[in-house]
Amino acid sequence: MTDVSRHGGQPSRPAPRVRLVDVAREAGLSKTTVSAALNGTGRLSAEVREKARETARRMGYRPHPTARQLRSGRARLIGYVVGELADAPWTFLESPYFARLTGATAATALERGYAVVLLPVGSLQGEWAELPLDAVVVADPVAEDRIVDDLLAARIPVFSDRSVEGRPGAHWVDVDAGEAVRASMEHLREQGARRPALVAPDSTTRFHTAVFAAYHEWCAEHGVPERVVRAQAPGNGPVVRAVETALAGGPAGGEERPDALFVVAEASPPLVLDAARRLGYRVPDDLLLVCVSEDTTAPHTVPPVTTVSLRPREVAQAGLELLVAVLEHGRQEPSGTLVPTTLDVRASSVRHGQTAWTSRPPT
Amino acid sequence: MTDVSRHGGQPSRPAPRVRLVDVAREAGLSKTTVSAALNGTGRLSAEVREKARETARRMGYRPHPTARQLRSGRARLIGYVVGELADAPWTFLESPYFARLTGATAATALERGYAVVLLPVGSLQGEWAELPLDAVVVADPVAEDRIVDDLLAARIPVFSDRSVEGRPGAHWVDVDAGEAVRASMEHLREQGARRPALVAPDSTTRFHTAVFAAYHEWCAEHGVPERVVRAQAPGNGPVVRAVETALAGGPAGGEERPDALFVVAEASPPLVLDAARRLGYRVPDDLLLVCVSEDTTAPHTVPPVTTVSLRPREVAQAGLELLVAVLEHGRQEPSGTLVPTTLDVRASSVRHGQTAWTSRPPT
DNA sequence: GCCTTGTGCGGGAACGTTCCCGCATCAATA
DNA sequence: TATTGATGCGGGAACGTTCCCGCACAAGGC
Repeated sequence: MTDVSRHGGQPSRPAPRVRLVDVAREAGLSKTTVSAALNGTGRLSAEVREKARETARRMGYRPHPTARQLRSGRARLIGYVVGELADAPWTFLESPYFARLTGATAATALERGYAVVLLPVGSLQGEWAELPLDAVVVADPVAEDRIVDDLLAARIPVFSDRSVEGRPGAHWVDVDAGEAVRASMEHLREQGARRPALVAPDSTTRFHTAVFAAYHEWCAEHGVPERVVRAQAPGNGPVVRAVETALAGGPAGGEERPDALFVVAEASPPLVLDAARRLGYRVPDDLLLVCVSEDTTAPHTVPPVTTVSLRPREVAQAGLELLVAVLEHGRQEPSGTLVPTTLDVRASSVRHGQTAWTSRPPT
Repeated sequence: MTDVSRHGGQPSRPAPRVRLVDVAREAGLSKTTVSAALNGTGRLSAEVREKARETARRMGYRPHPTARQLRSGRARLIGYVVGELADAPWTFLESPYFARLTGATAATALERGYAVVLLPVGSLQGEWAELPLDAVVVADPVAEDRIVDDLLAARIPVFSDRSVEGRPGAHWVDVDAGEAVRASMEHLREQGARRPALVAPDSTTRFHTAVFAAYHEWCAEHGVPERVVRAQAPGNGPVVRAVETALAGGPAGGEERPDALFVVAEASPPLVLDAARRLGYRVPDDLLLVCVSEDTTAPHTVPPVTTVSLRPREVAQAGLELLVAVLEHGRQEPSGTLVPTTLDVRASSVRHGQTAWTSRPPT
């Protein structure tokens, strides 16, 4: 048997979509009336409204989203790009921070009636030109990327970090990087650290430049020599190597080894802990450890690792609040919000005899 | 000064979008001609075509995506839902497997000209009803969820795992769970394991039911008693507790302890290793360990952990190939593909004296 | 009984694009 | 010089919805 021979010889055509006019004709009403009935607008008698609704329900009517969009002018669709890790696109989802940021952005957006579409970095106009985007969220753009410029040129509102401050059409939400560094360094100093080292990625993100600046400033203020090692690439391998470099001591191995480590580059906490052990450190006795990380393993290691949370959920929520305000109420100012970070102190950064505390109450 | 007093007293209205007719009028042509010129269609003289293009470029014309969609009938937009972890929505992104699957889906889709929009589980029709979705990818649906039914009822093509096999409008790509289990168990047996235990999540996903079934069958075939511990919830905490339960021995503590562990529930490899150590096991001497995991920490632990990769990238690619075939060429069969898994053997599952190998050549 | 006000519903334009035609123009052929 | 055919371009409908209006009718005030 051939495939045209079933169902009366027709190859089962798609069965046309049921439109508003179809419902109207069936109910003996006009499309205007049915539209008003379904949308709850207009001046209609209760009977007609119910009649229209019942008919629509019975016929399985579903409004055509695209036609709606064309009328209303807005698609309730927002793009989402993360600018960091541009050379290895999409790996950002493997970072716990961006995974949370992405999930929280999508969730918050949906609550507000917007859908989130995932886009690649690299400012490939071709990708998003076809999409009816009401706005684009650009998470942590790198200095070299032209994506923000391209979007603004296309008159698409941009929501990003503080690096876009002051540009018309661009709005920002950012994490308080300076405060995060100062709080962490202060905590380490209080716990007795005298030679704190910093491991951070070699990145042009505003967050990371702010981290370097704040660390530099803090060291200068406290007369502490800077010990900075930049991870040459993202991922556990390169970051662990950077940690090993930082913990090995000075370039010639002659300097005193650090007694505290502040890891801003994302790495798995247990792996950082292992690296310290391999180099002969006991944590926290010989080395106080603080990681900027959203990794869920941090509380489960031995000892548990103190972390700084960048609050991706709150960043996403603040960003979307701003987005909704701008898009729906035409607000232009204030264009920025600063989200505070959280220091979750655990055993890895607490000298013996001290007791761990956290900046938010345990739930 | 008030904010109405700048730029000539006008509050700087949005500046209307430049449309096709605007370009046509400016160029002294018709919209039909300009449209044909820009799309490379129709019969036009070289001069007119260039004139239209130049004018469009000069005026910064950008076609209205929604209007295009309305004409063409398709939005080139596909929804993406992951059904597992439905009670804690969006946490799926924190799982390395789903993070990779999501990224690969988005990337492959974009290459094929489709954009991916992130959707929540729970089959809340309200969320996606407003969206012009050409299709929806439902990753690992749980048995209880009605999302697949709802989508099919709305005549939206569904791409999911094998659990949707045979349903009209639904297509599937799946991972070869049975083969993954058999290969892992066989590997453990070859390395001397006699009392292999299984830790897997308490989930109704097709993948996990297939894992339980294959393990059950393998044990029966080889006359090995089953040792199964189900993790009561996702996340490192519950899974590590399940690992501890499995390694502690029988319910009364009277049985012999396992000599091999097959962890299918997603957990951080270093944490699993730590748990084994805490219970007095040396890996691989006392315990052979294999984890089903895409976690990037696995090669960096001491010893490195043998993993089974479920090949999220390949699953995503196969799925999108199928999607494009169905959507663009109207193909209906074959509706399914099975993607093989990979066993990356590392030191954690190799007895001393043996040398590690991997099922794909090192790159 | 006339003018006003309010109610209930429908006609038709508009959103911006694509695409089917049809109308010119012009060269080639009878 | 008429007929054909190809070429170059434009008019207008269509996609499916929302929303501005206008019309018919009823009720109320003078």
